Amino acid sequence: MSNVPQIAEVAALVGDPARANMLCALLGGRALTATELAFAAGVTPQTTSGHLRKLFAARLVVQTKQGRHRYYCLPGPQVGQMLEGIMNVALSGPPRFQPRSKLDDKLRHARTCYDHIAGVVGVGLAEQMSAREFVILGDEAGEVTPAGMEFMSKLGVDLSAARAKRRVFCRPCLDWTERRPHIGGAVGAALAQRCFELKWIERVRDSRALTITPAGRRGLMDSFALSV
Amino acid sequence: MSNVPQIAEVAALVGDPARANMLCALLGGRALTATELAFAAGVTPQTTSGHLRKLFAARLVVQTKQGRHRYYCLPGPQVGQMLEGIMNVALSGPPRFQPRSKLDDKLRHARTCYDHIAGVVGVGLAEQMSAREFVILGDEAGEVTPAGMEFMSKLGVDLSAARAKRRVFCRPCLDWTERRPHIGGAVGAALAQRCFELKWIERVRDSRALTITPAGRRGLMDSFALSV
DNA sequence: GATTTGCTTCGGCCGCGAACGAAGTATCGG
DNA sequence: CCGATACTTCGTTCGCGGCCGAAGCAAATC
Repeated sequence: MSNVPQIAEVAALVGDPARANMLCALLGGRALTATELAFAAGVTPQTTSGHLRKLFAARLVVQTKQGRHRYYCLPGPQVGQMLEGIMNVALSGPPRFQPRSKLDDKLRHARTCYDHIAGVVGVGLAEQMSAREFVILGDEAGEVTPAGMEFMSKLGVDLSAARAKRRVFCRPCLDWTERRPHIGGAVGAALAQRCFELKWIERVRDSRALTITPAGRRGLMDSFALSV
Repeated sequence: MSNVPQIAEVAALVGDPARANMLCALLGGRALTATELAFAAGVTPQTTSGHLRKLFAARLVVQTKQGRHRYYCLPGPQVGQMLEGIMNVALSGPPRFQPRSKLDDKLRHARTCYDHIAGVVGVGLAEQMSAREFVILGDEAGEVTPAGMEFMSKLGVDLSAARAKRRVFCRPCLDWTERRPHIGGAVGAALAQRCFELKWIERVRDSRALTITPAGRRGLMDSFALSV
């Protein structure tokens, strides 16, 4: 029957810790240089180069040359979703002790997950919106209610683009720190984009972490009844 | 930050061709014995045993003893979804030539995909239901319209159980032979179950393939305007 | 043109893990 | 009991692939 070889090939690519680290680093949503990825993976540049060649050949990453830098990023949402799927399985086991560091705390609090908001804040957002029945989050899929559509359009979230791309929906994306879903998919992306526009959140340099601005603190409280 | 090791571990498990074959065989939805899986993977029983031990340890399969047989099956929908995610990526590359065999033809036509219907028939079903706006299938999520709910309840599809399990929704599941989505998730499962009850479809022994009964042919035509 | 930086290719080392043969433990049938 | 079947564990072989050092390009900087 088999495209099984191809499946195994892709999985094997993700199955190497160094490559898995690189892909997870790219899950942050920003393009990274080969050297940055080498650092993320904890291996030398020449090893990284080999890995990137393979990932590129399998279309798990795309590259853009810019001067003497070569930027890599994920080709689209598919790879991110695949990684999520693997994460779900990987984390459904017995909860392990996770040594907490200061860097981790920031990431745990708020970060980007490909193109939407994750972490404590992301999960809180999702829960508030669930509680007010703006969205309904199931195990496998999510839905935005009419009230939710109205709420978000009032907030200035642009869902028309999402709708046009037939990527309308609201995917529950299991948060690997909180073990509860946050809002992904097109809705999550649009929501995050609006938060950036409103300067409620800002990216932390060289990290997937997000900082909540004072304005964001107020806005999240006013609009989502969420204290951060 | 890292649960990356765990991700890599799971991916590496899937990354071995033998194990990937076993998991894909289990995607058929039926419990298989170790020997059957050995045959599916094309390796000896003792090799299979080792693989299964690893898969079991990582909770990618569950086992039930029954006499001198040991049956294995997937623990839940998560693993299946993970495999789908990997498939999506694996098949999004350049379409390869796939040598067609007679066995393949049957599989291509109709088969089980974990717990719902895939293949030409599955995709056809999805398209008819989309065309009549009983379901809306996006790239990442799907939705059942009120008209769709009514249609299915008239058909005797039990969606209450699905709703109770908070697995309400209708996931588009990219069909790897047709390259177009069929209906997965709880709705797909319920639909498939009803088709079994009505004896529209039957499992082919020792295969994931499904045969359409004469009654099924009529039923699919009458209810879905689908000729098979 | 010379130097530094970013990234690549080449070559060789080394270890992990997949595979099988052989032998060992359960369960069924007579 | 004995043999057959289903599956396991043990021990060994062996090949693939990750890793780094050294060297090679290419682009930016001096």
